[in-house]
Amino acid sequence: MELKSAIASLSALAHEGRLATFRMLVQAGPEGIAAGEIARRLEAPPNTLSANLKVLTHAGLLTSRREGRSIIYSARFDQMSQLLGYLMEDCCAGSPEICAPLARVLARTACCVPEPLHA
Amino acid sequence: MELKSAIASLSALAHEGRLATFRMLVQAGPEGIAAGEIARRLEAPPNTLSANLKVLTHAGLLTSRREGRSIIYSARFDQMSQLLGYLMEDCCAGSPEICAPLARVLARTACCVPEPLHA
DNA sequence: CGTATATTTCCGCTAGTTTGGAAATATGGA
DNA sequence: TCCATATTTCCAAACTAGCGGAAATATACG
Repeated sequence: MELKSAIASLSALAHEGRLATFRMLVQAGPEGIAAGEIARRLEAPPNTLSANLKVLTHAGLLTSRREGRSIIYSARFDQMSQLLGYLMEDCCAGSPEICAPLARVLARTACCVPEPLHA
Repeated sequence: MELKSAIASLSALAHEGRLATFRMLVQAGPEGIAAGEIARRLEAPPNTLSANLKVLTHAGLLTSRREGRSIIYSARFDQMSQLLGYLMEDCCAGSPEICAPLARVLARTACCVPEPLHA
């Protein structure tokens, strides 16, 4: 990931409605949620939500597929990983103990630490 | 971390000069870098940089201390951890394999995974 | 006290973003 | 074909952020 791409992702997320949308989709996993259902849950007007989904998609954070009359959106975890990696690249100037709180927080998002991947 | 706080951090980072500044400080570690030195490295005018440092600090991402005539800025890793945790909270709907790329990327930021903490 | 260095504040201008109503487009089913 | 549902596009007004020159503040040192 490079600067411009990271800026695009961060700008897209730096917005109340869009951040709520993205987190909802992160929690929904790869199955995703239909645009209309997202609008209903967030109580957002359809046009506003549509604009927000467009911004997030354009930033590479979401992907979508049509399913009947609905369009299903889901989070792109690969892109998200790139972004987090970019932010913390070469962190701490070789002082791992500084990162301890970070490691602890990430460990709480249970599925995102190397250990469970032994399978 | 809650929504408003996350928005503040993301907005602060969603800016070319500020993101470059923040990453420089992440890589510098807790020792930090003086404002003037940052301006010199980024070739940014002092007033512009000062405004950017103010935004990042107000968002809770930086802290500063005076040292003689200089003001030394450094990244707040605790706040950063909170932000990353907030973004990935309850992710993947119980499908750890989706997070595999994420774990791989984070593992590359060597100091930020639980394993090296065994010490 | 006076001068040099380091950083921040002030100010107005420009450019880009957010918003929602209404209309347009796309799909499914009778 | 015609209608209902689902989503997106268009548009203009209000808002917000970014920018840099110049002046102000703070510290250091002789």
